Amino acid sequence: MTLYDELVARGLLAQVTDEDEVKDLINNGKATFYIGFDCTADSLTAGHFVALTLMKRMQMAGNKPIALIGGGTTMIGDPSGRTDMRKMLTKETIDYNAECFKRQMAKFIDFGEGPGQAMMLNNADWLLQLNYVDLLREVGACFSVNNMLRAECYKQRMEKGLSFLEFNYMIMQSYDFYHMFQTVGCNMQLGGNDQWSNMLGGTELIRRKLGKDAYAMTVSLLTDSQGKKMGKTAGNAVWLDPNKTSPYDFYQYWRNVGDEDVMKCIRMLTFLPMDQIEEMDTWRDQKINQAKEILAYELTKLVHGEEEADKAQTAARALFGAGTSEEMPVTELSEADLTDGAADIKALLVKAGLCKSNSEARQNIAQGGVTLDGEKVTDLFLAVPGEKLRQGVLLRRGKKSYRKIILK
RNA sequence: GGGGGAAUUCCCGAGUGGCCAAAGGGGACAGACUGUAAAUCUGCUGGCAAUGCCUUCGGUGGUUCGAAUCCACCUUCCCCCA
Repeated sequence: MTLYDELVARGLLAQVTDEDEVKDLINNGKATFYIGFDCTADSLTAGHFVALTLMKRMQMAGNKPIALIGGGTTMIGDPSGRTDMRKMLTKETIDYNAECFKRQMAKFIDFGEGPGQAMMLNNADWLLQLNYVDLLREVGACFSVNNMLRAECYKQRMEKGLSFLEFNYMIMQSYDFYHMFQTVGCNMQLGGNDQWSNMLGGTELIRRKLGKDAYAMTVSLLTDSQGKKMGKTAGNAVWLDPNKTSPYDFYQYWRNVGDEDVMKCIRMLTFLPMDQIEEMDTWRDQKINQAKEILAYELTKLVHGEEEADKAQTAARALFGAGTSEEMPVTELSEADLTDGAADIKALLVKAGLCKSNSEARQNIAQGGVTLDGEKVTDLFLAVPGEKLRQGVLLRRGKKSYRKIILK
């Protein structure tokens, strides 16, 4: 199966500029492609996952990836699909975030100087030096405001208001492509489907300025059956940084996807062979839980490594099945956390990160959602003695949040 | 440049002097039912040493016994005219 066919089979492809050309390029390892990453946070998220795995797939087929850090474009803020303006970030923050991105991506993609190895660029290197009038004279004539205003990505903003700053995002992104086309031979841009109009801006610019063809290909955004973007829980991103989202929580996120979404995720995100996926696609009811387990395991392995994936799986199986595990997330306490040789149950919940505040802990207890070593806690003021904590206790809030507490 | 409007808790959105920690909806969280799924029903949703206290209605100052609500200035956004 060719790469292109595989991308189609996995439901990844959304739009391409020229199907035949793109097929030829990527199937034969002739593409030098880039994907841009806006560094608005200090870690990549599950939302970047499709892009990352796509890069890897492309690289495995011999194409050369360029990870473009949006150090320059982040200064502007992409309005695509947004209803409000992004916060402006300081240059220092952007630089720091770019550094963090770099480290995480390196775990995923093979960077280096070789022909098929990936390179990493930062558009701050060229965008920040642009001179306004020069830029206008160089590329300004190649953009039609009429067309830009029609672009899908601005639609929402046409109603709520769009600043000139953000309106220029498309021009900056187009300039990136144009610049890299000339300097490093980048002939293709990949991105999420919401980037389509920005990407066309680039191919158009290259055609008009240089009379050459460049290509664009978008992938479907990973959405759940309700059409919501995946990779978020309660509005919080699922981070790839283990310090922000623990491997266990990361595993759990995927373990808990809805029935209708499992196979889609497996198809789009894992590297399991297609025939195995087709087989899994026939699983129903209870058995679908196995598919979820596989999904969670595969992705955790991809991001955090096999060891962490094993740990997370063992812990999850123990907690939701029979038996106990040494591998569940642990919170260590010291004597200083005790009051009169014991610890208040609410304080424990908060310290373990299971509850955000004492009030929340109080509510969860009152509603019967807290158990300690398997016994339901009914006393709001339960004091857990130090000697018990020394041996370690299993604290649980709700069905899915567990933490082992141990006093050192 | 001129005129008009808006900013409320995670989000949307009510509230125009005390009855306001602030209606309603969404989301989140917990419980029941389940398969660590979905749907449904119930509860809950600022913080705390909790029959009370503290902080919050864009910001700063003011009026008042008392301000989300009134006044002044500032910031940001939207709309209309040019």
